[in-house]
Amino acid sequence: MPERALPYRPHNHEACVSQALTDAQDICRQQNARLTPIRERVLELIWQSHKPLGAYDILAQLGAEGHKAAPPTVYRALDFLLQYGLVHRISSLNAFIGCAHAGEHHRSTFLICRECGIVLELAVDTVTNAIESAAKAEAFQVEDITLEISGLCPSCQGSTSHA
Amino acid sequence: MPERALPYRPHNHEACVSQALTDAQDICRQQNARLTPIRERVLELIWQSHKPLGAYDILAQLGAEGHKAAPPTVYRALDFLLQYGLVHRISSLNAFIGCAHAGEHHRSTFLICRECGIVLELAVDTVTNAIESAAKAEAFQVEDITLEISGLCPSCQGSTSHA
DNA sequence: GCAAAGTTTGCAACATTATAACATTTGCAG
DNA sequence: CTGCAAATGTTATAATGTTGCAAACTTTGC
Ligand SMILES: [Zn+2]
Ligand SMILES: [Zn+2]
Ligand SMILES: [Zn+2]
Ligand SMILES: [Zn+2]
Repeated sequence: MPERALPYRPHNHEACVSQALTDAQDICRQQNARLTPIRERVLELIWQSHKPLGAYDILAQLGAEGHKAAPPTVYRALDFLLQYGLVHRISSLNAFIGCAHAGEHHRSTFLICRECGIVLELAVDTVTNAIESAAKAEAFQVEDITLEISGLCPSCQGSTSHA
Repeated sequence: MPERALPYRPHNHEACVSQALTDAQDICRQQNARLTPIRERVLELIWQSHKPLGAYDILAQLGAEGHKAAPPTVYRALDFLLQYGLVHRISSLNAFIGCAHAGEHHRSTFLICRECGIVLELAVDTVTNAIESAAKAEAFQVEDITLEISGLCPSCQGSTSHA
């Protein structure tokens, strides 16, 4: 599989988007799920940057491009995309971001820069294993892990707003 | 320090509450912070169980006991309690829970039972270290960690609603 | 004690995020 | 074509969280 570019520095982001869209099409075809125009457009809007997008931001952008939609339209598209692992919800921000490992079974860690807003999704086994074993030690049966780390990305360190 | 009882099984919960309140008083005295009646009452309400409580639940309970408060009253009390590490916010539930390690510098892991709602707060170094080193590998400067694990607690496993 | 200053609370309005309920349309199988 | 299920449209509403300003209370300096 191709190495993914780090989101912090300039990169061919068109490639990120088109890769995400073709992956989504493949995944949906394999699962007999319908990636309808709205769903695909919402996914594309989410992928327009590596920053999480709120449901109402999506709504506004759909509106700006003529498709006047109501909240349920967006939330239903998001539910679909979440269900098929094409996007993730960032609980600490009430926002959504494209999954960088769609199709792969994984547990995600999100590194969220509080300065520039960019989110990097990792799937690190050492972290997952430590969590699973801590849960196991308490006889707790893990179903879902929310791991969101807030701080400063490499690009934003040192440039702490004394411009 | 006294061992804390596990919240899943019956225990002297009065002791949990009174310990939390006296800890809070000590911490606030040491930091010259004012644990006003409202703030203390909100803390006590949050500690009434080991299940996270929503801001509007707190609001309703205050209302039920005669103190008709508006949302800012509750949110300000919560901000105060968060600031002094007396409660934690559970992002995945939009709710708040008493800190089981108040006064100790720690990073928390929350085990959240989807069946009974009880939350166990852990402070496990192996988890924290794995997270910190994963972040370090990406040159990311960690400020805050949100780690919320949803699943089934020991008491709720096996009793999966085929009653 | 007393006034000034700072902190906390009350209060009204509002902003943001998410869902419920029901009608309509679309895609597809028989 | 017909009928069903899935998807979308539409309206209203619920749930969560914030802003701004005024009043009350506490502390501090004198
Ligand atoms: Zn990109
Ligand atoms: Zn950044
Ligand atoms: Zn208890
Ligand atoms: Zn349980």
